[in-house]
Amino acid sequence: MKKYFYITTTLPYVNDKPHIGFASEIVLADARARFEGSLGKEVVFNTGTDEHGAKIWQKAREEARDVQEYVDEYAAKFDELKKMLNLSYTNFIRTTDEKHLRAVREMWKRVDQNGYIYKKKYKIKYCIGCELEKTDSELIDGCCPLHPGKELEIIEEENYFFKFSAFQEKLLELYKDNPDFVIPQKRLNEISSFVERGLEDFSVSRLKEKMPWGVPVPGDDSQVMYVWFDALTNYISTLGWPDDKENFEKFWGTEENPNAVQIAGKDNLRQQSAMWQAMLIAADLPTSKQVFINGFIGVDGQKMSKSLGNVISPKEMVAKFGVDGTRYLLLTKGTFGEDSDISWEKLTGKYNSDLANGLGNLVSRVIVLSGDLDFKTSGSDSVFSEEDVKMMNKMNMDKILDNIWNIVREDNKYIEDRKPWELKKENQEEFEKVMKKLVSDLYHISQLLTPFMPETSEKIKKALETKERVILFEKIR
RNA sequence: CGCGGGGUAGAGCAGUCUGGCAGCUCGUCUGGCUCAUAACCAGGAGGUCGCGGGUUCAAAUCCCGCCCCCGCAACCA
Repeated sequence: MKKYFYITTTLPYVNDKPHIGFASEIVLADARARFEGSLGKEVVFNTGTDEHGAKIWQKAREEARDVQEYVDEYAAKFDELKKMLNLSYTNFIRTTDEKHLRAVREMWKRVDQNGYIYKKKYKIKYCIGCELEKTDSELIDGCCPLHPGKELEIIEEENYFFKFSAFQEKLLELYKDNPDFVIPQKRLNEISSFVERGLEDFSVSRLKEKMPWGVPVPGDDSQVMYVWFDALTNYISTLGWPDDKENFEKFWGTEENPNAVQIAGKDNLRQQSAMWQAMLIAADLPTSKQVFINGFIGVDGQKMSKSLGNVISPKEMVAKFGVDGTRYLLLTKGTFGEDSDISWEKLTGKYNSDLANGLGNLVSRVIVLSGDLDFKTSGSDSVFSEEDVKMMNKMNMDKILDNIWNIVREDNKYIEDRKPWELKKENQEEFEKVMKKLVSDLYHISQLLTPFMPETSEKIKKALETKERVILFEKIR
């Protein structure tokens, strides 16, 4: 029976250039998608862009540009990542796509019909200095940190709310019945105790006159949907829901067999593993199967931020380390789910020792040594072990890669022990035996690398065929 | 306050569930090798496993107490 695999990243908000954290998220998703594909599954790998909201609208206005044109430009920038990082995503959904808008309206209607949407007046704190709404968490001593002297204005507004509070029990049940629902475990604990403490309904619309750049609320022209209803629904609108039921069930799954795997940064824990799941339940749809929560990337022990000037962008990384170098570094930056700390120095060190001196040098010496010997290399179908599959199911790709590098180390040692350059002169038969093992190891490595470093994998295979010397990774000085 | 996660060599981490020589990668020092990208291999130095107590023939691991760091209501990858 054909198996189907679905994975989706979060949708980045298009008000800035692609961020290294998102690059990490999408490369992990890509490796996972390619891995599952190699197991013979049909894969939908979804990503895209979140394009509605006040910030974008304001920015476009400031630059006196048409909003759609403005978001088109940014969406293209994110789509460029595909080439830049050699991504294999099958779907790129934009929240301004017609099929998405249709799905969002349907989602709203269903949740509304089930009685989980209601209208409520509430008070917003508004800072006159910033001309922006402020949430309590943004305030210091009850004041806007940027305008500490000014009183906040309290504005009353009527908006639609989602009855999040009605889903406490069901969410807790979901977490309890599926101990792997959120990976890593500690994030499941965190979200569980968050839900246990009680949930507050959240607002899902804004007044259109204040924020026109969004999806109109069905049946109420004065209101526009707020980010959650709109953006989160992309995970299913991308599959053609609600029109294409077959495709939806194949990939998103059913209530008995949920099939959707999501990956997100830790800042998105609540949105993905609680709010979105509650929305799905509210619309009588199956929940996700699993949500992977990635840690943050810091630079030299500090938060990456523009004001500190320590931002490392995916583009810069690719310029320095190449596509596969960047993929490797992002995939091995640390244990999945933990925060990690990078710096140009550390990245360069790892690149040089693992890629240039490690794998690259090994390929180079084996190719040269094997000279005109001709071995047939052929691969078995299942290159990955049970253990690998287990680790992949927890997104512990750094461990799988570490195991591959153990082969690299062993082979370097093996060459040292057997001294094939001497055998070549003294014992042709033994020489061929030694080289055969090395060549077949390299071929095996190239197969193992396919999901993680597709280009390198190909280059190794080609070098084994043509016997042409390759510098896979130029050493960086 | 409380809940959750963490503290192991200069750096980054594994090991803790199930007690049994404290391990891996990077860096560093010494030696070897010359096929290779000044790459590779071997050996060494470097640890009161956060602190204090307890159980045990034996504790990084189990028990008790304490200290420190991180996260915990919504733009956030």
